[in-house]
Amino acid sequence: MKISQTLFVTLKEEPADAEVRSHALMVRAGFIQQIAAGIYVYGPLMWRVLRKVEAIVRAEHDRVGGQELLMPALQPRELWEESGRWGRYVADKILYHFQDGRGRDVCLGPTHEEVITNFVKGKLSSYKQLPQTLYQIQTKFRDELRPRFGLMRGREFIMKDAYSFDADAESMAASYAVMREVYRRIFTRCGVRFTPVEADAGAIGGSGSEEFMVDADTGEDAIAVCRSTGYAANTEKAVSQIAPAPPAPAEVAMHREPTPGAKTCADLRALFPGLPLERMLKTILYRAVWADREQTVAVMCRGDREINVVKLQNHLGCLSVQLAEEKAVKAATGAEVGFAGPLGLQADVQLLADRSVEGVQGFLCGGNETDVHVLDVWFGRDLPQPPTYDFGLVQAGDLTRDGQGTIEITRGIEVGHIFQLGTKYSESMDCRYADEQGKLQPFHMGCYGIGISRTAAAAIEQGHDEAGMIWPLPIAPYHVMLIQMRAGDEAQDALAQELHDQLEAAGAEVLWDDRKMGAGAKFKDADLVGIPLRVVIGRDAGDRKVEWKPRVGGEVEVISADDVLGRVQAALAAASA
RNA sequence: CGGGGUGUACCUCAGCGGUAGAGGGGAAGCUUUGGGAGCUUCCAGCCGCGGGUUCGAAUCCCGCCACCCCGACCA
Repeated sequence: MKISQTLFVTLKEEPADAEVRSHALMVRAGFIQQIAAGIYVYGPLMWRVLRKVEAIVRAEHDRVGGQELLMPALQPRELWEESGRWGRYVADKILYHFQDGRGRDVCLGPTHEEVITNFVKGKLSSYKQLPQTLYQIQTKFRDELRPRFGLMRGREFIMKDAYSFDADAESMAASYAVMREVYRRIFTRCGVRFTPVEADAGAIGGSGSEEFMVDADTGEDAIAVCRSTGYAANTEKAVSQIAPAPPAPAEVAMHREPTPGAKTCADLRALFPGLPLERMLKTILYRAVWADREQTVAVMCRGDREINVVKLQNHLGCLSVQLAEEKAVKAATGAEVGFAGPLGLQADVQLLADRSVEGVQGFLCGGNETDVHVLDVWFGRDLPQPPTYDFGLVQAGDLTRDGQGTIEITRGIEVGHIFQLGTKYSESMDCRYADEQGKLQPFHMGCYGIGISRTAAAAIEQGHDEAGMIWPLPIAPYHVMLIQMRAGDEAQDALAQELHDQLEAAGAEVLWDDRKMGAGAKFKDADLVGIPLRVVIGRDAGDRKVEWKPRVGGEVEVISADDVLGRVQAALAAASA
């Protein structure tokens, strides 16, 4: 393809609003254009990348018998009431929903469990048809509270979602294992470095769940990993062994002390230098919302630890948990924020504790009175220890749960997420098959998502340098950048045309820079767009000599034009191996 | 949803009471031709929207909207 005949427009200047490199580079290179917050046009080059990712995704799903279909983006409320998710998604403000011309509630699909379940109902009716996996690649809509980082978190984005249907839990686990392998193959083929991690199932629900994270410091997700044991989990889900409670001090009666302005553990450390953080118990107030009620929940936690809201929400089984507002804190404690404690909370507040408080005695906690904390408090003596659960957030340096290794926190971009749903949707939506005895049984389902557009962005986040993008060959918009130094030069025109035709005939995709521009500009554009293989046709064209100049690595080599095809084919073969 | 910031040409921005600007970009011409080349001419703007103050508003005031950032939140 000749650049002179394509919509190829690059920008010299950085877009002011791009925070991450992938976003800035894609805008500069004309790959994307923002239309509104989190909503983008994918330009021709970007679309080629997306189609390549899609092709890999399709090939790997088809390889294990996946069947592609296409479901509607526009969906009726009734379907979402059947699964019981309308309320939660509306409460989370993530659902685009509105009334159509006749006053019917509809939404733009953020995910498709409801539609797929409805679709297979009555079609998959016998155990003889199982297992089956269906998938689609389609635009998803989510009204993210804060879209950001270009394609990383959009409100409209391209996703592959797959759904498996099995007879029982064991078979579901087998289907899940197959998909886990499919995912590994997909991301490996895309040429990105990634880490599979244990994950929280969140709003989707179900039992087992793993995420596929592209390793990148700019990723939004924090991951707990252990090099020695291989443990890897999203910090939302991760469990660890925490340092034991410090020894109890000599037992003295609890006493209230003035602590003016001391609202944080750091403030209190300054006030009581002899008291270790581990003997300060914070009490944090949350507002938990269920479909039919709300409650203030107080959670105690050791001073050196943090609460993991996801674990708390899962324990409570509620729709959402957020930090209580100042007003609610005052109502529950009778004090300003920063002085909450377990003693003397309002009766309607549920008191829970993270397991980090277990064994802590003679501790400090909030006094439920502004500028007052209580010291030398003992569980058992001064108050019963609240029920404890694991609500803790893992921290770097924690031991793994088995004690065999140390946890590090790294970051990643979530590009895939797989779930064992179990019978959650098939039960609620009454989607069943007949087993060998002719008895109706709910399907055991799995669901599997890949952010297609996010994967492309993540590849850039991982592959770029000062000058621009560096695409992995399998998902690059073109394989070869053919840079012709002087358009109009007879020898160069002829050789470029010849190489272009030869390479294309051999199945290589060639972007031919035939523009009448300065050399510098062409090289800058080539660096920016990041097509991995590059051939420069310049002054030696008359002697059938060209330069072999890959986007990264390797020295520039002057080679015979007759060797170009071989080089390109070797690179393509190596990339698909 | 809280806090902060920004809206001026297709892009990046300057101008901050007195005739709408620069650079990039695009068009034309001449020169140039291996890492964003030079000169000349031209193109391009309801200064986010609405109200107010003023002889006069891009500029000051009020309201709204959009976008960005931090937080909250999030498959």
